[in-house]
Amino acid sequence: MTHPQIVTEQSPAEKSRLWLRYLQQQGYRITGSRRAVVDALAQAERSLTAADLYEIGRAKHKGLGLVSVYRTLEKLEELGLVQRVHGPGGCHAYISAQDGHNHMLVCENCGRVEMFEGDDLKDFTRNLEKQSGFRIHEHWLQFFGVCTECQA
Amino acid sequence: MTHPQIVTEQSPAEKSRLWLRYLQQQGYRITGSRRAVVDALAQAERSLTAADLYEIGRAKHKGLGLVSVYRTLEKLEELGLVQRVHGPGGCHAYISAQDGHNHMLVCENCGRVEMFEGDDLKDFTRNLEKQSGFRIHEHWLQFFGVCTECQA
DNA sequence: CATTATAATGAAAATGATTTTCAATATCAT
DNA sequence: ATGATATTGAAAATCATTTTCATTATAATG
Repeated sequence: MTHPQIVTEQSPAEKSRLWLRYLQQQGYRITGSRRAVVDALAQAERSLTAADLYEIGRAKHKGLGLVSVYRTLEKLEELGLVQRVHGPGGCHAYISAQDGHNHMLVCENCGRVEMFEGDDLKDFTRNLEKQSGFRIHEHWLQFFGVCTECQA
Repeated sequence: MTHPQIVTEQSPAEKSRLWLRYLQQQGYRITGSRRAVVDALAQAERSLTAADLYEIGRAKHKGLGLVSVYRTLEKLEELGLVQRVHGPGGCHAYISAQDGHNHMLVCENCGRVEMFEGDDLKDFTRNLEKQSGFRIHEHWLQFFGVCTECQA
């Protein structure tokens, strides 16, 4: 097991621009609704539910419907730009995904998410496959706790 | 990281008996509905949803209601006897929990769950705390794949 | 720039999982 | 056996999500 390395991201504005361009490249149209949802997700420091995004997105695009939030999330998830956050407190929130293989550290209080990499589970996985007979495709490594702000 | 060790369990009958006794010790009454749900969970080789338990439990206790399934699951989860299985395919299934700190290997096809221990993430956790400032309470380590039966 | 095919929209209704309410019933201490 | 009350199932309510559908907005084309 190597040391964890916290992953840092590009700026929200840039992220938002890239995502919209990518959506367009994939044949999707850029609309006010999509822009609003993408911006909200790109700026978020914590994980957001569809309802959160609806509320935040409405500030930018008055007519935004909850249905479009779901539809945009669906597309962003398909394209690997966004991922669902699963935790003891629920599984209804989304956060922007990071490239490559990395994992999450989630604040149980405010939903803030840090991504990290540096887990090295190859040997462990191979042993587990041998012992269990399973063919392993994927793993999740997640930590839950309280972030610095919420500790105060 | 030490080697994974697959955890084996006591017999379904014994498990069921222990759980019911424990429920009673906690002040809960033993009823036909609870017995049916507990038996189904104790015998399960794979994770089961409330609807699964309703169907299976009805064979043992004709009048079983779905509501009682949910209420029993709630209590068993409180007491740490049962735990929810979270995965890419959903988070609606339950499996009997194992004592101590251990993790899951889940078949994406049939829902079969193997529990294992032997992860040693203490150092990794300490480093992650230092780097992030989070106070970490808990972690999940889960593997997903296809079990031997489903490979055939 | 105007036209147009059609992708995307929001509202309302539908769905699926879970929870609440409530009057009837079963459990267990006495 | 009795009685206090925990537990029940059915129906209704709730919450997250999806589907339907007629209308509107986007972007490719002339």
